[in-house]
Amino acid sequence: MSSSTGPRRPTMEDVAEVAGVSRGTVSRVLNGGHYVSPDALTAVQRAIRKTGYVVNQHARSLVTQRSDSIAFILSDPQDRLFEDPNFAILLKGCTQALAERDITLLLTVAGTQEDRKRVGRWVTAGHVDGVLLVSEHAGSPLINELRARGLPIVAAGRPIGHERDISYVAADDRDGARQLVEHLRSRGRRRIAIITGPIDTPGGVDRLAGYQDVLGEPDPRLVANGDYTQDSGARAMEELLQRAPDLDAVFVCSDLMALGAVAVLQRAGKRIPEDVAVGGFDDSKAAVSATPQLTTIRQDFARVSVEMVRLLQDSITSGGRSAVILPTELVVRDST
Amino acid sequence: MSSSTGPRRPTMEDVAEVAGVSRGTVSRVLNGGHYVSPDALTAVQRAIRKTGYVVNQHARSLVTQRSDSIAFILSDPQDRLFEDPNFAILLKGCTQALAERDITLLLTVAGTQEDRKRVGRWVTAGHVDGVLLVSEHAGSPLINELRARGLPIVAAGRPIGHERDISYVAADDRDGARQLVEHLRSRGRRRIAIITGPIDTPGGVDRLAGYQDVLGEPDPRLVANGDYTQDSGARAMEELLQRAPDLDAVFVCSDLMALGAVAVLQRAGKRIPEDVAVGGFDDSKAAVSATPQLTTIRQDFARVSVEMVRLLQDSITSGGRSAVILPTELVVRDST
DNA sequence: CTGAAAGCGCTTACAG
DNA sequence: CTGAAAGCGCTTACAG
Repeated sequence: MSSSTGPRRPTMEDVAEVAGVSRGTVSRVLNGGHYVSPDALTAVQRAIRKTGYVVNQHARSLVTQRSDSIAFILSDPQDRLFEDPNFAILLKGCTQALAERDITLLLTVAGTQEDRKRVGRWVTAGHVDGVLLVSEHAGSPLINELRARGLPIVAAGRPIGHERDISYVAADDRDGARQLVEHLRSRGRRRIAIITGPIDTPGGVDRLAGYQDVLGEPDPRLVANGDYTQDSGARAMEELLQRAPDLDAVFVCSDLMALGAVAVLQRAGKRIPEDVAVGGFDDSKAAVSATPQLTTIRQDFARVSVEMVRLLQDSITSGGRSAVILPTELVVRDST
Repeated sequence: MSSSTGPRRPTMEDVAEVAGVSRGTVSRVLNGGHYVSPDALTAVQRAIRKTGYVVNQHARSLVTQRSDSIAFILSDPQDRLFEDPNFAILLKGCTQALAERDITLLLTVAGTQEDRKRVGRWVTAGHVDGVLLVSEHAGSPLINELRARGLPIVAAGRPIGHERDISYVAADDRDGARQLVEHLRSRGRRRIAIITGPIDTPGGVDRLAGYQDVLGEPDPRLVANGDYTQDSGARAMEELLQRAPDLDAVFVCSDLMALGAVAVLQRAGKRIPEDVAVGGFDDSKAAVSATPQLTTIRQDFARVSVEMVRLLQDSITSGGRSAVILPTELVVRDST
């Protein structure tokens, strides 16, 4: 579009003229070829090739009220996207699942409040038929704005405060946490600390809840917060060691944070798992590349993306809302 | 858009009626408020708020022939995006530079041939005003298709075979390579190997050319190819050690590959830099996190993104074409 | 099976 | 400063 170079781009009118038919017939060929005679079909196809015609999506969308595009909105400081391998898997899965339906996935990063505003405007202006929301924090205004427009939305992870309003696909964080902590107990650990995710995310809240399901109200000295980055895991571990030097296990709510925690423990001269057992969450590459390899909880992100796309399609075509909770699985390795 | 829920979304007609003015006046308010009386202005603004009006982008674009969106097309197997920190910096810089102009940046990943086709259709259907092309390999059909449509394009890195056709911003790869290899020589190294990038990318070709500028036609045993991943760097290093066990330096054409090479050298009992000096390229985080820290070539990716956005704007508004080559800089650390 | 026509929701000269 | 009107390029009943 635009650009000052080149001649005017061909329209359906041009194709119709070349093919010797009406605009309506060209349109029918473009939209499945129903109710078109074989002669007209080939004439139009030839004319399309000859003129180099490509549909004008704006004109089409104006009448169909659809755009055949989906937004993947990442509400997070952009760096996270690149540090966290889960996002990559999610994005890839969604792209593929949508590509099969010939729908383009557009990734938009909305890290700052201002970004979210701009993206909100952009989305509600009709650019996309639906939105996949990733890493939206509690209280973000984006969800409300999108909902007010009646835009179909599917969230990755439980959308805190909107569980009833919008569809979502989540791993069973709480049960995963339970499994891991029970495993630590079965190994004879008694002073089990936790490094949580951000408390305004479902992974932060629900994994802590799972920990409490098993251990009851925790000793506050055994709880530290991280933000899923490796650095934050290291800082939290330092805190814990200072406050509770007698801890004999730590459940770290993401593998990446666990990497940071492991480094700090080793620097402090703690043997893993002899002195301190370490459990992670995600079963990402980090879990396997770590030394020792991490016991962790597997989430099936490939499946999450497939389900997200399915729910979004449902929501677009029928307005349905639903939640899918996928099971999580304990993977025992050398760190516990 | 779409979705079966909710009432019909308000149009300009609705706003005009509520405000007691004509559609034309509403439009003028929306487009800068010129030639509008103060009374009309406030009436319209109030009516917009009351109705919750948001412009229909398709209708607007249909008449303006602009979309106010830009595509960032990553023509690469998707994983690269996440493994290579340069992409992250580039993406972030472009997003910011465009946000300042209130333009949304859409990231599209086109890893497979089929993806590229779909994206080609999508782009040429008018969804965006211009394209930032990243990591396009030589011979890819995407460039030709976009050019045929007269779409403004700016490439990151020299677009092999299209240097005259499309704008691009590149670091001075060749000179950077020259600097690094000269530095290795100045350290007394005589058997200097190279691990190149893919030979269908400018970084692959031009850095090798810089190496040859300094050393002349190389001993083929001293040349191995990688694909910018860490693994490929390791594999290439193994090859080199086998073919030329007497090498005393290696210029690795990306820091990430250098990480792989360093690991292999250390496993082989080589001391760095005493036995083998290692030079990287990019000055990424990897260079600093490595042990020993890498001597490398700094590319200013932040500046690359700013320049890319500037050139694209030029191209959109005036159809101009140009190339910007940014200087590279030797950063000496402990590995040489 | 096909064409003529209405209409999607905007912007922008053109008169006034 | 403002309104009426043309037109952007499509799709889709509606007749035939």
